Amino acid sequence: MGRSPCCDEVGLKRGPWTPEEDKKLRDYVQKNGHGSWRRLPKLAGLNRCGKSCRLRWINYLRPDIKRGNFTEEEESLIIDLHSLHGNKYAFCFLTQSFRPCFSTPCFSNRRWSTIAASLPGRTDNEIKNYWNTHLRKKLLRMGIDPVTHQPRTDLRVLPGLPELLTAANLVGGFTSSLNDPLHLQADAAHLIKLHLVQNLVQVLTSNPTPNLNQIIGLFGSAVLRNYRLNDVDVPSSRQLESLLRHLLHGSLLQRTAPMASSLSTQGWQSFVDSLHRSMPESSRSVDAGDQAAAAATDDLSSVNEGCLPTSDSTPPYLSSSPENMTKGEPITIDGSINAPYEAWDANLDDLDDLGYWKEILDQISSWPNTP
DNA sequence: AATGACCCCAACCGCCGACGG
DNA sequence: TCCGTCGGCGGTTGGGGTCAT
Repeated sequence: MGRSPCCDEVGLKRGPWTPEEDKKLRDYVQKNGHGSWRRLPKLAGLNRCGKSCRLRWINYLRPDIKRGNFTEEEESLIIDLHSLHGNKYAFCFLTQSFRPCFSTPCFSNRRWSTIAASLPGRTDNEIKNYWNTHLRKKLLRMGIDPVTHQPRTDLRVLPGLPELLTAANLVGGFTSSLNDPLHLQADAAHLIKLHLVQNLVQVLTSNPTPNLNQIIGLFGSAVLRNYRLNDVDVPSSRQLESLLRHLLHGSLLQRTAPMASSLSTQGWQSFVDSLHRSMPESSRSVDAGDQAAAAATDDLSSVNEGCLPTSDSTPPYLSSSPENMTKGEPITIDGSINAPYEAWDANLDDLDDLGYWKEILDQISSWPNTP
């Protein structure tokens, strides 16, 4: 228990300042300087504690205070400086908790005042408030963790983490080690996302006639919820369709292939087989890559027959040969990627939340297969 | 128009380091 | 060296404003 606050003294006023009090404080400081804040209230004729006077002067009455919205330059400077000066607390992997970190120079315990020193006319309190109400959310929207300034990884849903990490260790190809917790965390998150996406593909392709309106509905509600959580403008149904197309055609398969290839040839073959089985008998061709693309295109033709408008753009096709695929070489997307899909790359990052993916998989898995 | 949810920010609280006796 | 005082900091709160229903 620290010492009792000075405002506990009987009879001292607290709460919002009146214009009369502001005038008394301003007049006194401009005439005499603040001197001892402890003694100032009595000398200035104020029924306030010294701390309250100091705060009012520094954060509001000081003549060089800059009012109004933060400019873009100020915003980026704050973000840069926040990244540079770090946080008072750092995550301790030993205790699995945030602990004060004073030993490393980059972790300043005077973060806001240091940042404020670089922004003339702005107070540490103002910058702190602006960070908490605007910039933190802005970074989250950009897929950046506001604490670490690294791309976001969300490890809330890790029921299978030990197995996945074991698998990652066995197949290799990941950059982390147990002595490198940051890389370990990023790799684990990446691995799990790939795993979830692969499951999604398998669920979708193993269903002979997936109900795509259901999928759109699910993607729609999940996307909306995700956007609300992250304070992002809700996308239109057309954008949702574009997102779904992107997921099915490009990003999803592109992200899944390296994961599948890193696991085993057998696993990859079963993935290709499941894609093959999902296609109508008549359209099965020799080229498995084309088959995969055709399967996805078939799905989307159903999408277009549904409630959403069609897209102007042609989806990209997979260019890998069946030999390459069965050998486990990554599938690549050919060079004809259209601008709308590239434009959605950033928005896909907004969905970089494993809880979001798992929720989709859980719900899709629970649907009864259509005969 | 009424009401509840949400947001923002001025102000407060509790702690810490510096400093002087 | 110890202890008390003070200034300063970051985290948190709560009340007013705004928006949605």
